[in-house]
Amino acid sequence: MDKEKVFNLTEKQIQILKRLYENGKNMRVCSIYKNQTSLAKDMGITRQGLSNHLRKLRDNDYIRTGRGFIDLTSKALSVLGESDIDAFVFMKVFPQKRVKAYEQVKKAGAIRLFRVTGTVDIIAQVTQSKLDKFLKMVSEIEGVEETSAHIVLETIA
Amino acid sequence: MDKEKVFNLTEKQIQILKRLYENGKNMRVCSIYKNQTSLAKDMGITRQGLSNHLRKLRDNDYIRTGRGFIDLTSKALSVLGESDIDAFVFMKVFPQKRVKAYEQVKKAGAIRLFRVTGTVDIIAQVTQSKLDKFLKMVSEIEGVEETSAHIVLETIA
DNA sequence: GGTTTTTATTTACATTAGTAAAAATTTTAA
DNA sequence: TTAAAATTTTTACTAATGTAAATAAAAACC
Repeated sequence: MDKEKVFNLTEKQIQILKRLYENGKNMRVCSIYKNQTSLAKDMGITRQGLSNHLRKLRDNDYIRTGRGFIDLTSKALSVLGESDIDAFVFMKVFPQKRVKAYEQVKKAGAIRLFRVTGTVDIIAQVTQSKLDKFLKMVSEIEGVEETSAHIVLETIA
Repeated sequence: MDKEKVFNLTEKQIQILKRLYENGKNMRVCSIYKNQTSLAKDMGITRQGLSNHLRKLRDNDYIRTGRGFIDLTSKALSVLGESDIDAFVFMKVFPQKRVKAYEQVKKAGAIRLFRVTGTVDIIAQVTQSKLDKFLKMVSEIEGVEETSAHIVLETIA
């Protein structure tokens, strides 16, 4: 029996999520979970010094800064030569190992992961730059029977 | 001649972007650009009161909070029933009829359409409510050799 | 109806990030 | 090689978000 504590959203919390969703705008980011203090320490400059650099990057839409994380925008990724174009990976998973396998696939770095009906079990949407790593990680997961990658050539619509 | 001021990244800034990218993780979010003070005012509670709610949502991965913005994660979107994708349709297309066929597939009502490499030629993202109609329309297009539909059972991530 | 439990709110304070101005450093160019 | 310009760094300070504990309100239980 699964004894894990389940977190249930209260009415108020759902209300807040809905309110947020109203004004939301979808976007894609590359997130780094590290605070500025430790990042600055790593770089051997003061926190404020780092913050000065980050401001310029932020003002020009290369990054977004949060409390405990920094996001690279797609503008930053293209400067770095890291396209944010997708690939799709289809996976078949042995039924017996399904639940465990899903847990591990989750950690392989897909942007989105769908469990689906039909001739494949999982469809993963992956950035091209991380496709290699993703495939490698997934291939080592017990229960993943087969993968096939499909690189996006063109976004028709 | 274009007189617009161009922002050029300095070496240091590129170095910072690279360092960040090393540890980055791609993800999709729905961002709301509003600070907590004004959001709380809109809701008629104190800023800290709102912050208490946000903490719970954040601790359970429904949101991320930044300075001046809040992100909904895909977990939040699925709770809201706002996962925009309900099914995937894979299509094979006769090479000779490709261009014409794509034109027509475009009109069949997919949310997104990708031309890809691999064992299929097109991947379409479709809402479940439009799946029937989509399949019917696509099946009548000359050049579409084969379709297979995969309904989303679960959005894993 | 009264008691217990959960959820929501507030107050007071802590932490993290952001800014401005000046000093130090590096780069550019004559 | 030196003066000017641009960049980086620091210091001191401001602003926004986060947390804990106490209180209030609402819901669930009996």
